[in-house]
Amino acid sequence: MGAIREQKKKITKKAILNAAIQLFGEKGFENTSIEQIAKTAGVGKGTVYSYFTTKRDILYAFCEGELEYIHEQMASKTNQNAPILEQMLTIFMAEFQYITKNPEFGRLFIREMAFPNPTFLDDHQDNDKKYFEMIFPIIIRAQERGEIRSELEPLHVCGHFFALFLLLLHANYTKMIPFEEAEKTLRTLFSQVIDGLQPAGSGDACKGVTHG
Amino acid sequence: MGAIREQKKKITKKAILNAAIQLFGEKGFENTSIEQIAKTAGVGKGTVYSYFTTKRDILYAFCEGELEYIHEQMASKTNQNAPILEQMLTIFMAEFQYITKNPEFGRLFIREMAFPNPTFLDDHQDNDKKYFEMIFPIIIRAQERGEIRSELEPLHVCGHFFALFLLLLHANYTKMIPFEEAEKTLRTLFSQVIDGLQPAGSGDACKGVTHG
DNA sequence: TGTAAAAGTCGACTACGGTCAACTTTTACA
DNA sequence: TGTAAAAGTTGACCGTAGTCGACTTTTACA
Repeated sequence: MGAIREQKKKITKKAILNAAIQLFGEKGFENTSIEQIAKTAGVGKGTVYSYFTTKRDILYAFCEGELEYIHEQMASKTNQNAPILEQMLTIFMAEFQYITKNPEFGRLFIREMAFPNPTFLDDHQDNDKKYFEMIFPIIIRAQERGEIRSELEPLHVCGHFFALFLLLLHANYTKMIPFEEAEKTLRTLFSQVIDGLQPAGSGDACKGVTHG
Repeated sequence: MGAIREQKKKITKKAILNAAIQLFGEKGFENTSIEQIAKTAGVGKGTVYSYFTTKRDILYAFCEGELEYIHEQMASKTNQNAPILEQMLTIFMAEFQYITKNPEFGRLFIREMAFPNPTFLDDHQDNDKKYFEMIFPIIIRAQERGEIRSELEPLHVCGHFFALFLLLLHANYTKMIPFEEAEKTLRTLFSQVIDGLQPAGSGDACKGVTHG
């Protein structure tokens, strides 16, 4: 029933991925050739292309797997009744740490994730769906607790946080803010936006408290 | 005094840029080779590389020039006393229209602009500076008029708008929202964030008005 | 104006990403 | 078990981005 084939394919794919990760780590993405990956994995160049459509796809496959793992970790560890600010900070800072751990990887990955090539749109739709499944419950619970106005679209609320996450990465890659200030900055921006989303009369803004 | 040389260089650079724009427009960025650009411009391949460091750099040089022009247009046309919401919408929607006019160009450009390659960081610092010079006065005037709390860092306020602009492009490139709804969506998100930034007691949030 | 050096031009060359038709292995089934 | 077809593998091959050293033009200055 094709069991041998399945087994072999898994092993080969893993071997290629491992070889790629190792070489990318050693020499960087741009300085690693497909032929080197193939040789290291003990297969022919053509075989690499029967498992991955492009060189970037190899990188992307790895990153996606890792991110999914991180998301699961976060989702299970986060205190579901903590303020939305803390929950969002935990999730997005974990993702930020992961992406910037290897700046070169991270840049390519976030470029592809934020502004994808139409060819890979389908992959992203899957990815985005998992993303929403993690974020939406947090927003809905915050709405139930009265932290966020309940008539707001969860999609829009989610958008605000994701937007600031993109901004943080932009600020990081343009060296506009030093790495160490990332969390502090994100906290400030998240607080400010939550002020605009909370119910009438309950916000810092309405008490005239500063955020800077 | 090297006048002939200067003149020739300008002409050659312009010729290469024109050839590139023409070919990119006709056949797309990926399907245009440097050799074709060189031939069309009437120079050798090596000459192209003495004016531009990479193929993408040619595209980028063009986009930057265009954007600068658009920014100037916007800055001069905008009503300086309109609500900050309207001024920001005008500027960012103009930029959005320009970037998405040619989706392929736009994707490469925004990728490079948002998450730049460290090699080109210097170019971006220039670009960002011009950007701030356009946005900051609008924010400061809004603070003076009492639309935005005056103790907030203009840089942070600017960040909120730019973040939502990046989000809009993301939503557009992932086909999350149809092109026609771009402006409506950006208006909603901008309004929501301004609520969180305005002085105590003056905001929609404090009056319990919806935004969705 | 003659000339040496600096600036600019050039296309053959290198290395790489991605393709493809020939070849090998595995499967399904008589 | 024998065999034909399906699935998987391979490296020679193609086109192109980017390099480099030989060549041409311009400049500075005697």
